[in-house]
Amino acid sequence: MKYFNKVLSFRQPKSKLPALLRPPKANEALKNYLKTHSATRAIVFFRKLWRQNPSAVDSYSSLYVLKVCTQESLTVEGRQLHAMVKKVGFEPVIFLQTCLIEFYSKMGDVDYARRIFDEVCCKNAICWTSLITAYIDNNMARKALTIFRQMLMNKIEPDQVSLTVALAACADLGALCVGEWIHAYTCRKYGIKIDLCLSNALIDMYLKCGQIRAARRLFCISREKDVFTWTSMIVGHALHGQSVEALDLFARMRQTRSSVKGSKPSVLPNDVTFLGVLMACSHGGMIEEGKQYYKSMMDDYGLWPRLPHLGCMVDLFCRAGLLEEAYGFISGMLVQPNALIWRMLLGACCNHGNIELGGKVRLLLSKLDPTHTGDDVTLSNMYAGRGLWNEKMMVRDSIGCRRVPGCSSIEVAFEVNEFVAGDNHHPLKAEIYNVLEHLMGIVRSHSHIPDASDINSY
DNA sequence: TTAGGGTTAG
Repeated sequence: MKYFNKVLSFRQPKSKLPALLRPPKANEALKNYLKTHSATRAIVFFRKLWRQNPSAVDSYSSLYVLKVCTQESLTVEGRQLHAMVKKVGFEPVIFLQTCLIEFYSKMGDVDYARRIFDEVCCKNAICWTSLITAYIDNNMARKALTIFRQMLMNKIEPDQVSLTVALAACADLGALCVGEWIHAYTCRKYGIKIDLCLSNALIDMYLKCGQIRAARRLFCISREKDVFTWTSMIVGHALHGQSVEALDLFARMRQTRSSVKGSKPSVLPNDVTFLGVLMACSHGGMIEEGKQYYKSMMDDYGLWPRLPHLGCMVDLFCRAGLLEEAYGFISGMLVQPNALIWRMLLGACCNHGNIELGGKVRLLLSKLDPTHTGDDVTLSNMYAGRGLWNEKMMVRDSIGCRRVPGCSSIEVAFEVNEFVAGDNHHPLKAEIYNVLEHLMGIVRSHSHIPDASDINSY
């Protein structure tokens, strides 16, 4: 606690605190302070409250400050506050515990978030949802789904929010079966209202799992659509090579109007929407349309292109074989192009047999990303395409021992009962591991790629 | 007076 005082004592608020301010008045004062001052000053205010009169601080005020620490990524201050919460005995307050799970997750310490979760006595749906979100935010979608299963096994009924985050995990993993199960659950379970977020999550899950028709069906029956709904569907069509459908949807989005006659569009596209539009143009070979949308994005909507938009434009030129135009576009970019952008052009040079430009781009890439041997392989393939075998061998030799051996992996999916999946001691689990071991034996022997017949013959 | 949610190139 000494450290808490020491670190935060370098800035003192100029205003004097009323003597012996107690909750809830102290909390009102803190909330007002949070609205009108910076996060750091609000924390200093909180500390002064606590130092002047410890009874002025309660779990409510601690929660307000912890939320600020989470929002502003104030790692040190958040940890100090956690220490204070422990010291004054607020730790068992579930609201604080839930917020601490989110805080540690945002700091990237998902293990500590899990520790907090384990300490919660009576875990409710919100608490479980926070842990599931923590794993998703830290790129551990598989773990997130495991927690979701455990939540069900612990007889905690999921609500709209827990189902929405579980769907995000399904979308990340391409776990269609679980996603469909959640969809069925939302329809049959009394009390679950499919709100806008849940509906959007369902559409996104179906799109990420390659079920574009199912996604479009849901999109069509959604009464309420916001920019997320439209954007998800536009991006989905674009990624599936359905450029006409994506652009048609974008045109319809721009025509959305509220019930007031002559009003402005009710849903405005954002920069992600334009990413979908530009992807649709590049995948559909629509050069002129792509250029127009790119211009409209800035002129009509005031949206400044980010690197992904610029990448889409480069992709648009490269796919059409307009290599010099792509080179000119990259060279004129106000944002520093990264290796991925240049690599896109290198790949196009290889596809279109432009060795001269390819060599120039390779030289630029060797300075940006010297360890990437794949660029040398692309260059050597370009030489091979022209029958320049000596040059090819020279480039291949220059790679030498820098080459990292390739590897590949396969995923074997089993459809098992939810309760078997979540129970590590279930007898069927051992049987599944035996089948997996059998399949791995086939992989190791290099005899053939295992398929369903190998499982049937086991 | 307090806690949890959705869209992004190659």
